[in-house]
Amino acid sequence: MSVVADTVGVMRIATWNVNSIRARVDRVTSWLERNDVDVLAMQETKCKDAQFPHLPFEAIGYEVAHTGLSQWNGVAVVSRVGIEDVETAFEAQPGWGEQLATEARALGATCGGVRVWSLYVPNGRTIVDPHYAYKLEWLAALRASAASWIASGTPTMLLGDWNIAPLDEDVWDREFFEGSTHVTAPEREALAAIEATGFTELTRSYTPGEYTYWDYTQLRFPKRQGMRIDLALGSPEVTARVTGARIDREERKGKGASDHAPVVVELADPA
DNA sequence: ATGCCGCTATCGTAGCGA
Repeated sequence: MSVVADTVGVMRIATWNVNSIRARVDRVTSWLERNDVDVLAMQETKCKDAQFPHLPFEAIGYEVAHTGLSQWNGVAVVSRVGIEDVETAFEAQPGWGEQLATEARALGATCGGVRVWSLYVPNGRTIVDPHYAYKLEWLAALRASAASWIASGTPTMLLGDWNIAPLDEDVWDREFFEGSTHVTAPEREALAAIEATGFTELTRSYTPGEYTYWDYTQLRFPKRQGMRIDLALGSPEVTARVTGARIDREERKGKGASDHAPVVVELADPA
């Protein structure tokens, strides 16, 4: 329940697709305080920079870095352990649309000595939609950056809504998703290629069988029909420090919930 | 087994993205 930063060696870093920060700012700030989280990477803020509610975060001791260009996408990092060297895209991040504009889907910031990337991977829509090819292109470009981040030796975390269910067990019914995005071999291989640069997924081993997302429709949440698509990847320097991880399913309940649950990773201080 | 979204454009409801 403490809102005071821990004095002994632990840092909590979380990722959460909030599905509009303006619709949910009270829920998000309340959750940060109750869970003693130091850094939160958010996706789908669904607002422009000027519309982002900075004050409620600053009032409880967090600095904000956000990029949002329209009512779509939008990613942020909020931190109470500092925010430095903010980037609002990764190197060679592909664009979308007739004008091929870079979308607000990636934000990097250094918080408490960790390079944190908040990532909102394109959904893909359907496998015959141009958005699916864009998704794969986006992931391939991210892989190139991931390799450079590994080579740098900087403690790095890739946090976000990946819109990929890595294993069949990460969807409530594999047959239901046959022929759909999120479960195809090219998507899973694109994620595996990023991991192959040297990143490790940090949450699965602590949250076996759990989901991070449940569609609002069809009573998917009470029926426990979800997906694991929100993931946290760590470079070796981060992976060595992980002491636990948690998916806060409780936060998916009730009026005004996002369709995604927050995912928390706990790190010990560097050795 | 905690029970059907949020945005914009426009002012009740359609279109879009997820």
